[in-house]
Amino acid sequence: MATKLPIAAAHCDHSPVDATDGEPLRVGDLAARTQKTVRALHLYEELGLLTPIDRSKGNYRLYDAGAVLRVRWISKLQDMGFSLPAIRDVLAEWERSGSASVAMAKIRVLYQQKLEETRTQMARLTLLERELESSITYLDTCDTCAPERLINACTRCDMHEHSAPELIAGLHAKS
Amino acid sequence: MATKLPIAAAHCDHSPVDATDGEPLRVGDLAARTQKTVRALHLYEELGLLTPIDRSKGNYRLYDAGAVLRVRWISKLQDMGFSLPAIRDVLAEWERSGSASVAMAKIRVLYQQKLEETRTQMARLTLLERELESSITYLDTCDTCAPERLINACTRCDMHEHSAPELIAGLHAKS
DNA sequence: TTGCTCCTCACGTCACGTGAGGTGGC
DNA sequence: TTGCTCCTCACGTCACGTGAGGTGGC
Repeated sequence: MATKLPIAAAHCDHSPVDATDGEPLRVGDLAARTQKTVRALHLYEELGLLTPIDRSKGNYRLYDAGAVLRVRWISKLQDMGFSLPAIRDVLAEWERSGSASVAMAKIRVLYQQKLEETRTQMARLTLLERELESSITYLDTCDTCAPERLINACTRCDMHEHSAPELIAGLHAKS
Repeated sequence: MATKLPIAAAHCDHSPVDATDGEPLRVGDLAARTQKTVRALHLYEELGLLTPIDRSKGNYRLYDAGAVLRVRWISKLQDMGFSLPAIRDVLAEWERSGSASVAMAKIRVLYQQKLEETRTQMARLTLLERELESSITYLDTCDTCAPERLINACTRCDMHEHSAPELIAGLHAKS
């Protein structure tokens, strides 16, 4: 399994995580601080990944600064390729281990494995990057092609030094 | 939009694409050659991305070697972050442009954009890689912790040189 | 009272997975 | 006849998106 990793979302705001000053956050605030939608946060709660510390009089969810850390942690685990149910399992097993050293050892194994997968994924992206580069180079030549030529003529084209890269050949292949 | 890119599947078999020798492929053969499931290939057909050249007497789908190229092309576009409907649109617009040079120019723009997104994604993965590395280093210290210590004690732990990385802190945050 | 944010259903989407029940080919 | 591969529905899953209709707070 696990031959795939998702791509990271943009958690690029490196705001100091909190600046909450003790005042509880509402779900919209938490969403803004974590680049998530309110719907996503509701879903995390449904799955047992996130719990508000309280509800306001008007039944609004209230969170503390720890919630920001928790949501960012969820995002990073997602980036590593964990599904939400899998994250739930990680959390449950971690909480079940009484001993801290045992619990942390389990996390270490998981993170080590995900580190390797992350490196594999980077290698794949490097390959994709090269394919894109060589395809763009290939397409530079097409710019000099006579405008009245139709795409059907491409198969008989001899303007290129090399044969078409797969990212180009796939366009011409049967649909 | 497009702040996300998916992770590449394992299209690692660099078999010479075809070796079909003119004999048509059945859907299972095509699936094997492209690392896709039969279900996925049926879906691509439903969405108009892939069409068998023919059907056998027993109503089996029959493909030629071009189908392998097409499916690999689809996979790579998915890796670049295109959804299947988006791929359909790419294909449709490409086929609509009569002029080859115009059609290719459009593809060039798309690929250029995806190249940049791919590089952004690689930068993100590099960050994730570093976070994983420092988390693993952090967890090395936990290995020396007394086994009878419980995870609740972690918040009072002073064994580490630096404060806990986010990948660790998120575990302790409110759930 | 007017906005704004929040609430809870609940159905839609995307890329498949996973049978269910049936037929063709060696 | 026995396997194996294929066929067409059709419902399930995962991580949300997107209203629908209603309430709280300044």
